[in-house]
Amino acid sequence: MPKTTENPYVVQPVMKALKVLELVARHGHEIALTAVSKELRIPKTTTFRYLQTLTAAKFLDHNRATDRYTLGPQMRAIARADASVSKIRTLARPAMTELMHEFNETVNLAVKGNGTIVYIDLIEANRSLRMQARIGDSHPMHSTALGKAILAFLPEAERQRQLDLPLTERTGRTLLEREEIERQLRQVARTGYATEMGENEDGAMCIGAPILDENGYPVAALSISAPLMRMPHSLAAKAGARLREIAAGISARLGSQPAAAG
Amino acid sequence: MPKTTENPYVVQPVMKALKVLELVARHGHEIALTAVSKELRIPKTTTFRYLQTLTAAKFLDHNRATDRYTLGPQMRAIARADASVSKIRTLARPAMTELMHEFNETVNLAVKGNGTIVYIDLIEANRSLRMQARIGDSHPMHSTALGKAILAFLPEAERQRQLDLPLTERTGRTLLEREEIERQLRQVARTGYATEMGENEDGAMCIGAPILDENGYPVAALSISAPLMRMPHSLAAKAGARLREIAAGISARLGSQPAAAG
DNA sequence: CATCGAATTCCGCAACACGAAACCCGTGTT
DNA sequence: AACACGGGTTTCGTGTTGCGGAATTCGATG
Repeated sequence: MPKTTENPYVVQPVMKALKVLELVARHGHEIALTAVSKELRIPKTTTFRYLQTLTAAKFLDHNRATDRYTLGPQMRAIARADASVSKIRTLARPAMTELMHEFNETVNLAVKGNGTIVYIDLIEANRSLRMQARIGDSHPMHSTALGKAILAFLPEAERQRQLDLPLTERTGRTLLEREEIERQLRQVARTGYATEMGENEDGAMCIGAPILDENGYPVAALSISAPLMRMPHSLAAKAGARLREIAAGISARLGSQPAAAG
Repeated sequence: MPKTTENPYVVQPVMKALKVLELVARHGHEIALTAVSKELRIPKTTTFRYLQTLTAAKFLDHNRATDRYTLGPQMRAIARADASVSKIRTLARPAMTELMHEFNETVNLAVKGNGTIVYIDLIEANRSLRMQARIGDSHPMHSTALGKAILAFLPEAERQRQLDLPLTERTGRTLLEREEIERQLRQVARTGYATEMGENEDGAMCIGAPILDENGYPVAALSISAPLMRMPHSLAAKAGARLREIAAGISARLGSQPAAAG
């Protein structure tokens, strides 16, 4: 009876906690428990629990000195990540179209997820036999050119943590040897682009270059994917150089300083 | 056993829903129910409910065509609001210090809340008798110079909605007549600053000017408050002009076009 | 038409969120 | 100093309501 609003699937505690989150966020500055409770007409105890939970999840911050709550780091991180992704997508789109026309192969854009890369955009070549990924798909880092491009530019500690995770074998050619992977990554760091030959999908290959943010952190990568048979070494090298160039251009517009070579 | 982590006050549904929110947000693009469920190891039914709830609260968006979820408008709105507030605070701070020294009275910065103004910063004059508000305090719109400055520049529809609400009487001098208030607001719109004399706090007065965002919307206001006895008309006029000037400068840096006079 | 995977709905159970009230603590008051 | 007050924290018994397994529908795909 209290809220037979419509959707029988809404979970009340969650809904109310989101209202609390919203109120605190929109308040613009520190707000105290009682104020939230009064404003939202939610009993003090319950409000207290929500504030605790939201704080524990870092969505809110609790100023112990004043006993008041503010927007937390998690919210800001999410907001930044979101803004960053849309910015990357916007910046990359024209270059992707251009690349697709230049090589007449599918061009992909992916961001670094947690241990994976996630496709956030792609422009398909207009050919009958073409490489298919779908926006939103996740793929392992170590078996894709996109992932390898990102891995190669990750800070050492994070790269190691990444490679410590179990590496899934996607095809018979997927690299699984730590040594071999690290050798390749050093190579990628030197040349500025990564290649992958049938390691993620049989018969397919991919060439990728990293996109770095203002801190030089590889937030995303750009790639061209094609059937192995259509991409001879010479062409791959040319594509790699182009990708590196274009990705660097996007990085620059994200505020990244051009990395000093060697 | 599952999560006796520490805080006995965290409510599980909320915590888990926040994890869902975070996952979807960080994913960078549309993600489907099953993917979320698998990734977070939360049963499908439960995940479904959280996604529904988050969507109902506009924290997520549900693409009916693909049956996938993305970050929703609410999150973006909160993020924008937060960024805007911190930007305003940062931009205003130096000017506020300057103003405080110039008049040797307390300078206040407030944003428009829902039917109220909320102090987000203030610089106190170093005098024994000084006006006191506290960061985070809310005051009514109609009884403060800050509020009147904002009201005067609100779009007509919103201003009317605002004035339709019951108007609390803070002191014997608080304006309560709709006619009188609207007359004053027109005056404020002309002169570019608002005054309030003992209408909010006995013996205190305040002069405020609006800060407009890139759409010309009054998101905040800047004010000088002082004991009535220390602020004769002539000084008040001078302060008003300065406030208008400085607030306009901040507005400009927020991307606002200077409003065409009359 | 059959099949599969995904999303939605159903339903019975007990976990656990709820909120009143008690408690604690720091502030300001007499 | 004692006191009341307001705000935050803790306790605790109750019954709501969130849970998740299973059944069902939906929508692609072959």
